[in-house]
Amino acid sequence: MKIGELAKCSGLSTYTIRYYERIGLLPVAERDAGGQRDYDPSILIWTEFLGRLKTTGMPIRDMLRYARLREQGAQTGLERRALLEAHRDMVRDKLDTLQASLLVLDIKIDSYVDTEQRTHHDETTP
Amino acid sequence: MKIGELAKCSGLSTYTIRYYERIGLLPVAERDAGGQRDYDPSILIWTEFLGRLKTTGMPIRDMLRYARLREQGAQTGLERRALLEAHRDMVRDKLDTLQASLLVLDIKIDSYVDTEQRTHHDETTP
DNA sequence: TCTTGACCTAGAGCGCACTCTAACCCGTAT
DNA sequence: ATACGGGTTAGAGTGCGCTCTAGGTCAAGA
Repeated sequence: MKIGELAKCSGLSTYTIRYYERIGLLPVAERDAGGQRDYDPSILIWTEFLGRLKTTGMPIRDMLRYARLREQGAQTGLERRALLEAHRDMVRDKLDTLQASLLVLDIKIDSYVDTEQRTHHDETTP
Repeated sequence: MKIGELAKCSGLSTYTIRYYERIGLLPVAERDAGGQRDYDPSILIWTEFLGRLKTTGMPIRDMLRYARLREQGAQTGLERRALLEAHRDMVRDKLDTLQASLLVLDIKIDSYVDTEQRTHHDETTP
C-alpha cells in the first residue's frame, strides 16, 4: 500500500502522513524497490486510533508520548493505560461542559423564537 | 470597570480583551478622563456568551458575524437565530462523535486492564 | 518629588497542526 | 522516446488565536 492509498483509506493527506512520520507519530515506513513508502495495511489500525485521539482533542505532543511508549513494547502498558485514562477524564469533562453549553444555546435560541412571536425585541441580552 | 477588572471577571487576559476589541468582537470601549478603557458591567453578559460560543468550538470569524449582526440591532434577529441554530447542530454532532469516541476509549482502556490481569500482551492493537 | 503599578499603542512573536513549493525521481502507457 | 501520474526531499508558508515587547502616559501613595 503506497502513500496515496493510505491517504485515501485513512483520510489523512499525503502531506500529513509524511509530517506524522517526520515527527514520530507514524513509524518510519518500509520502502519498495523504487524507494517509495510501502505500508502494511495494519497501519490503518494505528491511524484510526490516532484519529480518535485527535477528534477527542488530544494534542499531538501527547499522542507522541503514546506512540513512543507503544514502540517500546508491552512493558509500557501501565503507562499507556494511565495516559489513556487521564485523557478519558478530560474527554468526560469536555463532554459535560459541552452538554451544559448546548442547553444554554437552546435557551438562547428559544428566546429568539419567542422574540419573533412577539414582534419586538428588548436587546438587553446578547 | 477598568480593563484589569474585566479581565478578572471574564477570565480573559487584558491582551485578549484589547485583541477582541481590535478585531471587533468586543465593542470599542468608552474611555475615562485619563483615556483608559472604562467598561459598563453589562459587558460581562456579552463576554460570557462569547465564552460559551468559544467553548463550543465556534471559530472567531463566526463570532464576529454574530457580533456585527448584534451591533446592527433588533432587525438582525432572524439571521442571528439562524447562525445560532447552525452552530447548535454542529455542537450536537460534536457531542455525538465525542460520546462515541469515549466508548471506544473505554473499551481500549478495559483491554489494557485485561492485559494486565493476564500477564502478557499480544500487541496486535495500538 | 519620586516611585509604583496599571494602563496605553503599534507591531512583533509564538505554538499548533498542518499545507504547500520547488526540484527532483521512477515506472508505465502511448 | 517521451509524457504522465504517481512518488521523493528539504524547507518555507499558512491560518488561527492569542501573547508579548517596547516605549510611553497617568494617578495615587510614601
